[in-house]
Amino acid sequence: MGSEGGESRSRGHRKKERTRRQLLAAGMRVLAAKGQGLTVSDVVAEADVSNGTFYNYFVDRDELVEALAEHSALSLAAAVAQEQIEDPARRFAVATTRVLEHAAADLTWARVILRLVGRSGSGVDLARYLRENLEEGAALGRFDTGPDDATLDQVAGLIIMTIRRFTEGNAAPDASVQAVRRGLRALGVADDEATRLAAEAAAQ
Amino acid sequence: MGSEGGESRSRGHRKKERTRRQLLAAGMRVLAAKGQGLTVSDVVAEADVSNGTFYNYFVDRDELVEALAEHSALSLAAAVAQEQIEDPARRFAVATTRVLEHAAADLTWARVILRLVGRSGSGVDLARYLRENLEEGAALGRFDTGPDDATLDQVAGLIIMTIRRFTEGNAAPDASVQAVRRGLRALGVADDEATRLAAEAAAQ
DNA sequence: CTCATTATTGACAACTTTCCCATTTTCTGG
DNA sequence: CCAGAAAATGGGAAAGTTGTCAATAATGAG
Repeated sequence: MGSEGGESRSRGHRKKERTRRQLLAAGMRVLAAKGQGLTVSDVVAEADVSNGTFYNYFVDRDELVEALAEHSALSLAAAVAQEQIEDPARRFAVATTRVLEHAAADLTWARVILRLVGRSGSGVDLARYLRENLEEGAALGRFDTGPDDATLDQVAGLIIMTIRRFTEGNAAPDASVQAVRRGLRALGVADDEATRLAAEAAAQ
Repeated sequence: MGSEGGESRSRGHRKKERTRRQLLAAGMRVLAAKGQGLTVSDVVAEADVSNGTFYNYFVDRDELVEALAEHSALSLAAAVAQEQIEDPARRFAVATTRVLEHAAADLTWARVILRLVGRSGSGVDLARYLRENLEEGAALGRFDTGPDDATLDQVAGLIIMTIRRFTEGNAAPDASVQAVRRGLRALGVADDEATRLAAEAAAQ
């Protein structure tokens, strides 16, 4: 997760971390083709390595899926970070809108994210961006609540459940906007401003 | 899922649904003994039916686990319903507290509930209790918001994420109380009253 | 070139899930 | 109440997956 392979060649002969990239790339292709029902057999065939090799890089099948989801979620977060949005409330609105729209557009991705919830140890980095955002918003007095566990849970839970609604096919047309508005409200942003920010973020 | 055996004898005599009960009962015993790592082989051996028979009743292993979790969650909900608590706000506080305390005390159960989130079609009946409660609270003017999707998601999400914190072992000692307080606040209950109700429910 | 280290392999055992067919159960019309 | 048809169920073998392991190959430092 956190430790990318950069320093691993400190002494040993780890040139073959290329295999990991092969597996991830193959995993991406198989996931696109077969959805959440991908098998290790598929991936190793696509990556042209043997079965046992897979388990040198991932403890089990789910860890690959998790890595793929995390990669794609992080690039989403990075894209928002690059926009240099000053106001934490607006940044929250934009980032959340992006995530929800991405989920709505790619249900396979949405299902993978949901499975991450039921998996131990994962999702840590995903919540990090949210937490940082809340910290900054609280520091600037933009939100009326600190980044305590309960606030984080409330907002993250709302996002998760909205994504779930997409996968179940029973999301209202304005589900994303409503969720963003609710999220802002939970953080202490006034109702009219929350409504405005949510609408703006959706309009981009 | 939703259709328990009740109406099946309305017309036809489906007596062989007894096998399903055998499997569920066996599943319950195996789950208690081996935790989430139960295998279909274990269950069919315990239920004394053959391997293939299992798949006449459940599409896969997870569906059995899901059915077991749902059953136990519903009995929790039914227990609260029997207490005839008048005030919807107080009923919400008690029910939510029960669920969270149960999750904290039985991490295997908690993990299974979390896995339900990532599974399609599940959790419908669980959300029903919550929805009914919110409907009544809104009708009585006890909550300031109707039982719309976003409200439901916000509250359900908070509960889910709090359960997740238990399984991850990083829940604050007062996580349950805080979650209940937050839930009530999200429904429009005033802060001081939410705090009081949450504390009362925890004290029982 | 040699050798310790590390990656890769393929076989395997344990499971899961599918398949097909014999039996049993349910339904229907005399 | 009774055939006999239609549908559901049970059984067990076959097919497919997962994760492990001992053996083998590849790699790069010295």
